[in-house]
Amino acid sequence: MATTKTPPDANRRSERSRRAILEAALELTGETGYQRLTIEAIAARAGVGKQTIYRWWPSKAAVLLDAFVALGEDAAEGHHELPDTGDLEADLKTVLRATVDELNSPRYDAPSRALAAESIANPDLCAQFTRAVLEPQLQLYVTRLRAAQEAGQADPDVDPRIALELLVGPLAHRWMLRTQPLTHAYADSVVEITLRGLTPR
Amino acid sequence: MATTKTPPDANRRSERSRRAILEAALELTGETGYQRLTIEAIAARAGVGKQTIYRWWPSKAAVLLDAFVALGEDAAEGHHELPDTGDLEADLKTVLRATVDELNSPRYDAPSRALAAESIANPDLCAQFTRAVLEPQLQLYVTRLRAAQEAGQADPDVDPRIALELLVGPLAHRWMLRTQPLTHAYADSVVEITLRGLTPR
Amino acid sequence: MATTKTPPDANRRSERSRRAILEAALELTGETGYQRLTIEAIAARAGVGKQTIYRWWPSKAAVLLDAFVALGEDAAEGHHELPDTGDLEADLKTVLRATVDELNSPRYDAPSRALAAESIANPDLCAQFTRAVLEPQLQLYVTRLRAAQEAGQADPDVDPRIALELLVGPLAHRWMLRTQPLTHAYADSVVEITLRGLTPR
Amino acid sequence: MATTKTPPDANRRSERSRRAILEAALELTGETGYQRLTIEAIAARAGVGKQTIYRWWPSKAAVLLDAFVALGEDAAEGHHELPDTGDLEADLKTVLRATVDELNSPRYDAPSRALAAESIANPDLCAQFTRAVLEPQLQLYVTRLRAAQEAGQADPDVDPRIALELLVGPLAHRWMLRTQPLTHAYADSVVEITLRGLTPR
DNA sequence: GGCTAATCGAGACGGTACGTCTGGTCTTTGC
DNA sequence: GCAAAGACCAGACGTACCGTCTCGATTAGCC
Repeated sequence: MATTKTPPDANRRSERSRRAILEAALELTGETGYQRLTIEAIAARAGVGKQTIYRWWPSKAAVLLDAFVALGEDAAEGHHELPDTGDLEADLKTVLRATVDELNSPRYDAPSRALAAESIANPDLCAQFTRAVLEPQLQLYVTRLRAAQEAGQADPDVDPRIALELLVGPLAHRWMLRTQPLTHAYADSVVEITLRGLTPR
Repeated sequence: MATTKTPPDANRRSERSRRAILEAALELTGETGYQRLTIEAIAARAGVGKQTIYRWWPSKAAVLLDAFVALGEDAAEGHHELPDTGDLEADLKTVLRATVDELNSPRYDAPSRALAAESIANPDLCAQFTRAVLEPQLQLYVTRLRAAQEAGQADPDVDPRIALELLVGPLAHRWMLRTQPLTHAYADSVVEITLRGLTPR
Repeated sequence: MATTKTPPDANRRSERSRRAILEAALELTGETGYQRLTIEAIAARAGVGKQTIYRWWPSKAAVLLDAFVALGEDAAEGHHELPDTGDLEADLKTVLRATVDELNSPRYDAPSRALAAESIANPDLCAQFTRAVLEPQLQLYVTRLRAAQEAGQADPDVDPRIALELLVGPLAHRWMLRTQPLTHAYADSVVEITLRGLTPR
Repeated sequence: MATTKTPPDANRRSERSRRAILEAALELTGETGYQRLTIEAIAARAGVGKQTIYRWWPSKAAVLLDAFVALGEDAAEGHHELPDTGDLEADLKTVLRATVDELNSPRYDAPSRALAAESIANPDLCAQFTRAVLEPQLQLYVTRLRAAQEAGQADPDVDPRIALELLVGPLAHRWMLRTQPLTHAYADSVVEITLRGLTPR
């Protein structure tokens, strides 16, 4: 009993429409916010029928996720690993400061918040988001931290997955709840305290 | 000539209706999730006119916030400070383990996620949420950490506001993005690493 | 089992409020039309609680009927019989021309139309309207026509109730459906043809 | 820059929905009366979205007018002229008796009263109603009366438009205000008196 | 001249329907 | 032979009024 509906033929898909939809989604998210973003508005802005969106994406969150991934790919351009100068503290500060800047940049803020909000409430989208965007980022930390452990600069008994969360968790917390301003100084403090906690015994 | 609309008279407010609304909001959030939660359904479940909700709350998120605050007040019952046995590590583990349990409990999970999701996208609600729910909790950490600093158990140069975020940020991160299971062991690890970072020099 | 609800004590009724309500009803009917007329607006305009209206009238139509009666009483001022100069045709033309003028006057038009519209759909109000406003007017015709019959100026075999409707029916028809302009010339024609039909045989 | 809102494409209109809406409107008007008739109830009964009604009609009165026109078209079936047996009086009695029967029939009574009531208060609808329903009927009288004038059976100086109103005006008056029962005998009397008034001089 | 009871202005309440908006599906049409 | 355009069913939105109710704060009228 698997009549799930004939899936569309991906070969015939219009690349022009796909791009227009993703671009429209990003623009409208920036202009009016995610809550007020509607599929109809995206279709109208992209000059596309609504069905063309429903055919290829299950929800407006999925559209935005794809749009965000595309945005990230444009920007990533080779940042496929964390810097490794040998000085872990300096490297982490560099990275976390860049993260702070990104979280503070309006270009990323609106879609990021939208996706984060959806992810909290929607486990499916959360899984996709994690897999497509977050996990690759986090793996970079794991790699760098493991290198540091091997170099004797960090306690090898500490799980890098946990260490990494001590670094990004506090930043995410401030960004999300706006309890305090998100600054380079804050990033530095987080790195310093965490690294003291990771000192080899 | 600035009064746009006479505000309702709070003295004549029906306590019965207020309670019924908050209760219905919590129930329905648990049953169908926040996205599918509608003002009409709350009104119907509470046996109340829609206008009675619109009269006193600006949005369904605000209703849920009040409901959550009420829920918290029932549960708090004197937990108005963190334990202080003299052993900071043990005390923090106790508290963070309790937090883990709470975040894993279905009773709190649905409304918490709803409010967190809304807060990310909606700064006004976020401010209210922070003031009413979060900040009082965080202040308890500040108090306990300062006591530890004065007792010479923690580095007095570290801002307690930052230290606290190293504790709760990672938990929030995991809860939010479901990257890994949220366990007592994880809470313990976070406490241990963070406290090593706070050791008096 | 006749506990129908204690009726209000008419002695203690506030004359000031009654007048204000009737006046407000007429004003608002003229300003926004009967459809958009609301009890709340009447109460607000009259500076009166809604209950004061509901206590004394069963519906907004009833309020307007009272208002219209009051309006008519001011204007009637002794027109309690039709003219009788001995010339039936001249007398009827005088009266029907006056009726035409009244139906064309904005002051009476709005409330008249409102009451007529309600009367068509609402038999109870219709009965009240007929009894209070219409029937007394029609009786004047009956009296005058009977006098003409006795004076040998009209066929005594014709029921005056029918004759009268041949006079006012066509005017009402034009007023109601706006098929043609309602003029003195039209009134004259109606009188002339009808009276020819009433000539004694 | 005058186009405020793209009008819907009439070619793509669903005939099935249109019919269902008109039928539901008639049924509900008969069941609960026009005042209690709601757009929501029509949509529900017709199995149709509310928007499908709002898309094609400006008001519930307009829906009912269309429904009434459709009803009339079904019933008309070739009655596109008045009978002409050569005996004007007999012919008019036949027609007016039929009109009396129609006005007394429950099937036509409820929607007729609704439309008449709306027409009194709403000039736009009145014009539509007159054009679509009333005027064609009245023209039949004009034609028949002119034939009688040419045959020397009626005074050629009397405007047929006025004569016709002497016939239908009184019936309308009684129907509307329920002052007396509306019977065949009444119709006969009206015809007799009016025709006496139209005797060629 | 105080007491009592009803009416008063005010407006919150449980409801119903409004007319609009959007979600997703289905149908038509034009390229 | 798609895909745009958009009509369709469905149902929530936030608003406006309905008619009922509960509040003090005036009034009456009876003792």
